[in-house]
Amino acid sequence: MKYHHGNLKEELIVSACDICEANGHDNMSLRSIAKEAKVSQTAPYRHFKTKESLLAEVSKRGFEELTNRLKLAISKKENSSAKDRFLEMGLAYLDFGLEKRKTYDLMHSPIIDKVQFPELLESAQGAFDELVKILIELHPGISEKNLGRKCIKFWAMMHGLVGLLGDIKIDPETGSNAGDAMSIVKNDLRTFVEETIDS
Amino acid sequence: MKYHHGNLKEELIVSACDICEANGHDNMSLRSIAKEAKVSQTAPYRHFKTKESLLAEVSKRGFEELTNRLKLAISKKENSSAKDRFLEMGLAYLDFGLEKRKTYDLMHSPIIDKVQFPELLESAQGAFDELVKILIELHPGISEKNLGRKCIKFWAMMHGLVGLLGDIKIDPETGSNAGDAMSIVKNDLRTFVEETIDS
DNA sequence: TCTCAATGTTTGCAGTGTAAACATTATAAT
DNA sequence: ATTATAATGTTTACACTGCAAACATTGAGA
Repeated sequence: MKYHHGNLKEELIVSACDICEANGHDNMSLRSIAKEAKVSQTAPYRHFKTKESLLAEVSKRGFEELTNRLKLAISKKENSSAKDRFLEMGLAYLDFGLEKRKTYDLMHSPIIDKVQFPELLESAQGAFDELVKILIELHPGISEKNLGRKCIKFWAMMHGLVGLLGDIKIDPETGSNAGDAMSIVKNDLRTFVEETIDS
Repeated sequence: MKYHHGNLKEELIVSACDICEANGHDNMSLRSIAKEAKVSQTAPYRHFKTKESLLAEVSKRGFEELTNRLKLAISKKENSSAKDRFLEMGLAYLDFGLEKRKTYDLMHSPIIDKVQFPELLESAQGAFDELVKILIELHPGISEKNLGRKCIKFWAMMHGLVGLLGDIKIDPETGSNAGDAMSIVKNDLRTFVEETIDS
């Protein structure tokens, strides 16, 4: 066994990503991650000033994956109309949020002060930019104010849907559960996309 | 100093609510709350099985306050149109979420398994019911499916907006900050309300 | 080869949630 | 009134946490 690990930082990050998505970020301890990498419990401190900064890295990778998925969703249907690609992007956002819900939660958790991690802020911005780009394509020459309005509207809706659909019962009143809600949403997303574009 | 406190449970809850809104739920320790009540550090365990169950109570009170605010917003303008009251309710939701952001975060935090706390689930349902009621008033005889659709759409938008507006910079690209975003949203909320109703 | 920065380990501390055993008090049945 | 019992408090202890400090080992450049 060599004294130096060789690739510790990367391994810690990957472990952290796995544990985060498996158990949630608040059930993740630096010590357990260190143990998994077969390294002393304080070794991570050579690579991360605090636990928060490791979580910031996990969050950053989450935003990077989200960005990639959004890009992919848009480019995959290059021949389709801008509206269709916009719709596809919305679905990709929902899929990511629901598939990687625990990571998604970390990405929006207040425990990480994004201002303290400029790289994290940047990667979050990267995802947002995808939305901005397609909205501009859909509305050439749109004013900044109207662009901001549409961005907020769409982003908030996507974010809100992930939050709602993640809860077990969105509407116990009518007995419908999250699964039902999801199908409602997917069926209606096109309508909503159109509203976002047109209004 | 009497051995028995007399009103410990209630005092613990109130303290917890205060600390939660002041520091966030993850910066709250049972021990510090016990200390504030001048009671031994394990005394809270006579009233709450776990820390989570105390947080569940805090969350529950948050939903109760939200429900009250929604009710108030609707009833305050009894003479106005249903649409106006609906709009007022939306604004009340946003106000609550932004004013009591830390509590709002707890209410939607995955650390509390709502299924394990039926009373919490019920109080959350109470807030949701206010939305259902006014939507039914706006659309007499609406089908369950369409009702569910409108509920999801509106609730998600409100939830998403609170999330987005809570972040410091919603749109660094255009340089607009959360304050700007908030004014955009408030100005446009009527439009969105109308879309929710009409579509 | 020497130096030094990078990266690892050991030890230790203060803080956490909570279980277990015990002490005190309020309540209700005799 | 006495007494059993349940409710509510304290003490002590344990395993776990993030993290600081001192020390050990290694690899890279002067």
